[in-house]
Amino acid sequence: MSGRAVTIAEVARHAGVAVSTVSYVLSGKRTISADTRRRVLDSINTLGYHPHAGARSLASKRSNVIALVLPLRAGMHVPVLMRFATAVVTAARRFDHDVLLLTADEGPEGIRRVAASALVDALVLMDVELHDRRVPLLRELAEPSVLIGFPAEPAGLTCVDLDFAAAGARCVAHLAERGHRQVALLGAPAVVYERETGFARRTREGFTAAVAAHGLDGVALPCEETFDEVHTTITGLLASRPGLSGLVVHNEAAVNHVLGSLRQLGRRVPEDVAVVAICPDDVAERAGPPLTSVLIPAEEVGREAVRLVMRKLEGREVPDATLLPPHLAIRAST
Amino acid sequence: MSGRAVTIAEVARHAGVAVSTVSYVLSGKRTISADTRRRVLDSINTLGYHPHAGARSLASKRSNVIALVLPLRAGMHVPVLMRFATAVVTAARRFDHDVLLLTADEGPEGIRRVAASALVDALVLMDVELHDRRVPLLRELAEPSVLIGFPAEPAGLTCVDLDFAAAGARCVAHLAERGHRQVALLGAPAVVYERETGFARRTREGFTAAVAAHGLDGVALPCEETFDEVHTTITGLLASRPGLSGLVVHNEAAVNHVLGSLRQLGRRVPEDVAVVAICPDDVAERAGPPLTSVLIPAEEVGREAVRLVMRKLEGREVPDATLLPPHLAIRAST
DNA sequence: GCCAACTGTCGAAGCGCTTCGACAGTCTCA
DNA sequence: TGAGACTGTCGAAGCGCTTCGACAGTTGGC
Repeated sequence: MSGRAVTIAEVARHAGVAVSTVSYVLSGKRTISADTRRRVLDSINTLGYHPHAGARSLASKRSNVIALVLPLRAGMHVPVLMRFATAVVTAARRFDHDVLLLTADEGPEGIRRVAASALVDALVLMDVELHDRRVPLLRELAEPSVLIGFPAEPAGLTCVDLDFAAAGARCVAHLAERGHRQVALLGAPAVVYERETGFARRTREGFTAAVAAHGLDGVALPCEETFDEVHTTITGLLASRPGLSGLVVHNEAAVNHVLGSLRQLGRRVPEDVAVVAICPDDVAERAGPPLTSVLIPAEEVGREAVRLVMRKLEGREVPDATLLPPHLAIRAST
Repeated sequence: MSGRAVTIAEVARHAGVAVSTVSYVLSGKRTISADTRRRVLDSINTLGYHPHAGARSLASKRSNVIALVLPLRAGMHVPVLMRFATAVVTAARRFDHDVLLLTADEGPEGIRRVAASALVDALVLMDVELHDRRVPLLRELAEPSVLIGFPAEPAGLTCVDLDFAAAGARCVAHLAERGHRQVALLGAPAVVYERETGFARRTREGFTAAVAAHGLDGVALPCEETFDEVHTTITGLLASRPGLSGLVVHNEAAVNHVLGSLRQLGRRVPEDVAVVAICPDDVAERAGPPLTSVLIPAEEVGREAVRLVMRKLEGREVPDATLLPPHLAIRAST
């Protein structure tokens, strides 16, 4: 396996055909007789040929690599982001593409660099803010891109996400069905709202609208992620609203603290307080008690983002906005 | 920014020099007069030139990309892995390299593919098992690689990791200094030991050896990650060993459950039970109470892995094993 | 003041692939 | 039975870069 790599010319010689024939066997862009194809594929196998990615990219103007831009900012729940990321990698492989990982610390310039150097054919951006510095850049790039999340001005961009407004509303509807009249939303840390991250706000809007629509009494609070801060928030909340019996938690890192805090305050879940979470399934299942939750369909979102970006690479039309509907899994906490 | 990309030939024409001169300005491989260099750099800037990655890789036999192989198996704590990953990306950029993300679902064949196709120059592998299927492949690859973690047979491989045995021992020593005589280790889920993941076992070995060396009474248990299972384990542990007063927790996902369980059992931390964790700093700081901990130096490990792989790319010698010493941060829990 | 050594630049070969136009051989149908 | 349309394959151009050898011009030593 060491030593010089096998080239297409060696494959051609071994199979007794022209270099271009080998290329056409591989790409399928011209018809090749079954017999020739078999000879070529045999030679490829016995020689262990792998096309040189650089040469291919130079000649074909396609690198078969997409960039995954993953800022990893404070307050984001990493396991969820990571599930998006692996879903993107898996989906990309299905389209015969690899994934280049970009983080934030190079800034937008990194995006320009990998696009302009033809290192990548297209981009998938995660963790999008409402006023994202990367967005203006995307508009002037020739390479297609897809955002996971929505910026404030999504016109002309392709965006995919869970429909968080619907998710927030779905949680409220569920609590209303169960007869709860006073409810609260515990959301992301304050810093996330200040940054105007779209999904946190949209959940809150969905929550608030549904509270009004169902004629409930509801309040939405940001929620930090240390046990003490969560405990303080919950203690205060229960003190100021004695009738509160339904809680929507949209903060994966705080979920266990919320349950611990309720336990410590002697409130039983679900008898005294019902809890609905918006979080990944594994977090909901692992909690004590297992939580009724709207799952974050990370795999689905990642897969959809890749599907869209591939369609754009083929020059096909795609919808600007793709909102995946929320799905509520009912467990022991409501 | 749209339209055809700028080539080195256009830069050369614009600056009034030969193509090779531009190349030498960029690579610094031959001396260029200050005057010419300035003219070339000016042209590069005004034209917005970015070298074509594929062309460069074809001509120079270097892609300036390294692969990061990240299996993401069950039981692994994702935020920690992700911190390794971002550390690797950041460090790689410092060496003017990008990072291609590979996951497990393609299997070892994916590694061979990206290496053989010259998509990457080198590999960094994370989450290494004792009997890792990827390891034999690495030995026959021409491309240099570095492992984060240790397989059973590390001879001839380059491995970096926290010195988990020393970390386990350090925790025991700390508890012994504080006067605790009966201690326990709550480790990773049982499946992780069965898989023989190196770091879990090495921590346990360090723990056990240090318990003996300090003449303590100690027991090491695996630990699942749901609240109920943790609670059962702890309840049983305290019942069977009434004198137990020191706990080492090496399981980030269970840390909060352990504290919650002790709270529920009415045991105060640190008055009744002292807790030392081996986990990332942010988890330890966010816990209630903040935990004395041996941090997992993800940034340092990632950076070191990249440093080593770059040295290997330069053809320089590197040590087979790099063990980073543990560092104990004392907080409120002991 | 001449040869050797150095400095700074150039031109051209080639990296391994894709793709275009050409073309020999077959098939089809008037 | 021959013109036209297909099929399957080939050869060569070129993608944008790095690098090697060449060479004009400049220095420096004697």
